[in-house]
Amino acid sequence: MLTAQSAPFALVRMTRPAAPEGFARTFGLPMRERAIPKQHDLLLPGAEPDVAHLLLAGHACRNRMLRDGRRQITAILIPGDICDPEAILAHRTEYAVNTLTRCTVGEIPLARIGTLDHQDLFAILSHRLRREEAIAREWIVSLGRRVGIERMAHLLCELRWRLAAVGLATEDSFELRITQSDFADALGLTPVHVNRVLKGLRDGRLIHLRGGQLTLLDRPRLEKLAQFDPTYLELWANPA
Amino acid sequence: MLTAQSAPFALVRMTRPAAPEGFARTFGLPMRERAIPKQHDLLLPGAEPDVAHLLLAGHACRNRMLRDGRRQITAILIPGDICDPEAILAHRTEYAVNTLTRCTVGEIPLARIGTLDHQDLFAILSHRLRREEAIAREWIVSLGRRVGIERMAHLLCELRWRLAAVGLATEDSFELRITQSDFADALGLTPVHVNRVLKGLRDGRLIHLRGGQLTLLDRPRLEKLAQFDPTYLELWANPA
DNA sequence: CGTAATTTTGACGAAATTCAACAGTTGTGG
DNA sequence: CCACAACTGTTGAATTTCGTCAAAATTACG
Repeated sequence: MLTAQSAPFALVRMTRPAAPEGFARTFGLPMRERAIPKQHDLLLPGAEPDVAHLLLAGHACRNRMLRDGRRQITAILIPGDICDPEAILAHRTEYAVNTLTRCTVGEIPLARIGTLDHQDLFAILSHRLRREEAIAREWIVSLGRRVGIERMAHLLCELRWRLAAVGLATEDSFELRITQSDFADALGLTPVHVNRVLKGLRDGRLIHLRGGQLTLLDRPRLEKLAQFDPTYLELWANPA
Repeated sequence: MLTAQSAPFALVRMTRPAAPEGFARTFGLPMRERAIPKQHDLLLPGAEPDVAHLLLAGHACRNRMLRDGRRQITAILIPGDICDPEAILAHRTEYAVNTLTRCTVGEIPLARIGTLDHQDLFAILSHRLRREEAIAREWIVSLGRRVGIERMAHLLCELRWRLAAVGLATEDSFELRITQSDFADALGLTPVHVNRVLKGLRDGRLIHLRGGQLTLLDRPRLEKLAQFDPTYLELWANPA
């Protein structure tokens, strides 16, 4: 079996983007598909699910609410992502997972994952965890040191990159139906300010958004504004 | 051998705080101690070290610099933390590690770690990675949704909790020699604002800081201000 | 086609930054 | 031990970024 370390990821990515169901298929795991409406809970914090959720279509997020109602999205999930790697590691999740758009998820019984070769599972999971950690680190940098418009620019660059890696974005365009209010909760801004930031990007002829389709009109300039450095994503382009 | 899952962590923590060198000792790994001055590089991004660094004394951080000089600290490391778990997983680190104070680190040859039982290593590492991820998640929440004074309060609560778990803090006091400028880079603020935030906490009779010793004068009120919920730390108090 | 959700805009206020100056502390070599 | 330099902490004033409140315009959806 192909381990995470031996696959020529870069080449694979260029010639054949990983299918969203890659994880389940690689291991020959059974998977039950389920459709979930937008703005819906997929997992609650403290849940002890007996299935792992593989996102197959749509966008979802992990988030946390403060007692006074403030909400912060800690990760945006795209097709191919495992919503709850914690469920696999600890049979318990500490965060909530919500859908941001209509989604299709694949449910994989944890019992079946437990029968896999431990070393393979470790290779794959540590690969994915490392990538998620790199993304989280970059979010911390954004939230701490980038101003609103740079934050938004960076998130759009990141999403395009990740979506392209699974064949869901071209060089400069992808489907984006995330609400400005959800962007606000991801970027640590208010919905009103997100609106103004987007207007700033439009006025600067950097993006064009219509009908849920985002076009990056000048990706080099957008990446420069965001100080986007894809190194943190490139190193582990395609975990199984 | 005791695995991460089977140890009664809470009890262990109350009766015998984990020693900083726990990781190396648990596995009988050789370790070479080294003293590092404050504000010093321990690892550069893109390094491919042949040792893992276990922090034994002092405070360090992982951080990232933007091209224009802005700096964001993505993690604060305390005794007992492995500075570079990535080195163990991938023999390469993507981030810089600096000391914030004078430090003692233990260098553990990666070659020796590779000889360990994979399942044990997986249990320990996934445990630590999960805890770090939980801390990173909470930092994202802080940076995104807490105002300056709440951010500082939350970080102080987190540090006290983590330091207490390794026997380096009492119920309301611990040594703290981190610079206001470094706090700024951790909290996504300017040094000037950190100073004002600290003054706010002092004026509110919440903290007292002198001679590198921090006292939390009213921990319940501080935790309420920060909306500090230690759940994210409690669940995995003491990885080996 | 009508209702709800989302987006857009303006006016005003709060939080945080910038710039600048100064005080205090720490560390160093003489 | 002192003098000095470098770093760290403190404070004020002006400015920028972002939040809040409120309302209107547009879009999505049953």
